[in-house]
Amino acid sequence: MNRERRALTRAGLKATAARERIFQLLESALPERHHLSADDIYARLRQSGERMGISSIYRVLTDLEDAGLVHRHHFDRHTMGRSLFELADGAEHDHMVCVETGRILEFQDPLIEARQRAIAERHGFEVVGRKLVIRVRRAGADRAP
Amino acid sequence: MNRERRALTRAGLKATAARERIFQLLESALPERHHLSADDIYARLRQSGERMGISSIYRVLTDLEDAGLVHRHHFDRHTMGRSLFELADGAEHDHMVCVETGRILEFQDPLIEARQRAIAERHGFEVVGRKLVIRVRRAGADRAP
DNA sequence: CTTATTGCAAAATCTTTGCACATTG
DNA sequence: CAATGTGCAAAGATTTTGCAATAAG
Repeated sequence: MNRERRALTRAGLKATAARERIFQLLESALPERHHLSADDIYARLRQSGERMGISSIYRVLTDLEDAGLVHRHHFDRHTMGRSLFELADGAEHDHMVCVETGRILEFQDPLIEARQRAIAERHGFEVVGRKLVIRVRRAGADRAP
Repeated sequence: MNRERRALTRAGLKATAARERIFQLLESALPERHHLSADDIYARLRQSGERMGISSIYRVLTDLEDAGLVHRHHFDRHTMGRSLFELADGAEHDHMVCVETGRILEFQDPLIEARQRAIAERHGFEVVGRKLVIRVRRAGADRAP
C-alpha cells in the first residue's frame, strides 16, 4: 500500500482512486507552484489523459481538507474568488504574496506561531489553524500608479 | 462637508451619495458585527427604505478597497465564497475566528507585526498589507465529532 | 453486500459587465 | 459641460447538489 493510500486511511478516509490521484498531484506539484485550484487539477488530469468530474474534485478536496490533509486558501485579488489548495504535509507555514506579480512565497516563524497561541489562550481559545498572508511588494518599488 | 465625504475626497474619490452611504453603514456597524458582505449592505439599505443596486455596492466596495478605506476578507468555511468588508480606520488588526460558532474576534499585536515586517524585508520586500486569521475553538472543547 | 463515492448535468452563489441614464466637480 | 458613477438585467465564474451508477471495505 502506497504512501497516499496510507495517509488517506490513517485520516479515516476510504482510499479511493480519485483521492489517491489528487493527493499525488498535490504532492508532485512543483515547489514554485504547488497551490492548485480545483480547475488546475482538472486540467492536469486531462492533460495526462485522465478524466474526473470537476464536482468530484471539489468533493475530494473538501474531504481532504476536513481530514486535515489539505489547506484551502483565498489569497488575494490575484486569485480572488477562487480557492487554492495545497498539501498540509510537514510544518505549518505562512505565505507572502507579492501584490505586483502574484508570486507566492512561504515562510515559517516559530515566534509568530507561539505568539498566536498565546493570544488565543488569552481569550480562552485554542488554536485550530492559522492563516497568515502578508501582502508585499519589492522593496523600493515606486508607489505611484 | 462631513467626515465621510472628506475621507472620500482625501482618498481621491468623488464623494457620491452611494459611497458616502456605504461608508456610513460600515462606520456605524456594531462592533460585534462590523464585517459586512455586499448583501448585508444591500439588505440594510432596503431595511431603511433606501435602494441601491447590488452591482453598485460591489463597485463602491471595490473602489473603497482600492483607495485603502476598506479591507476585504475571506475568512473561513463560515463565510466561504463570500467577501466581508470592514472599514480600514485606525490601526490594522488581525482576526480570530471560532470554527464552531463563526464568531470573529479582533486583536492587535505589535510583536507579530514587527516580525512580519522583518520577514518581508529579509526577502527583499516591503509590507503592503497583512491578513492573519487564527482559527480557534473554545479551549477544552471536545475534539471528538 | 452495504455504504460511501463518483459523474453528469443542472442549480446556486457571489461577483462582474454592458449600456443608457444620472450625478459630480 | 465633461467625466464618473449608478441601475438594471444579463453574463461569468466558481462551487455545490440531486440522483443513478460504481467502487471500496
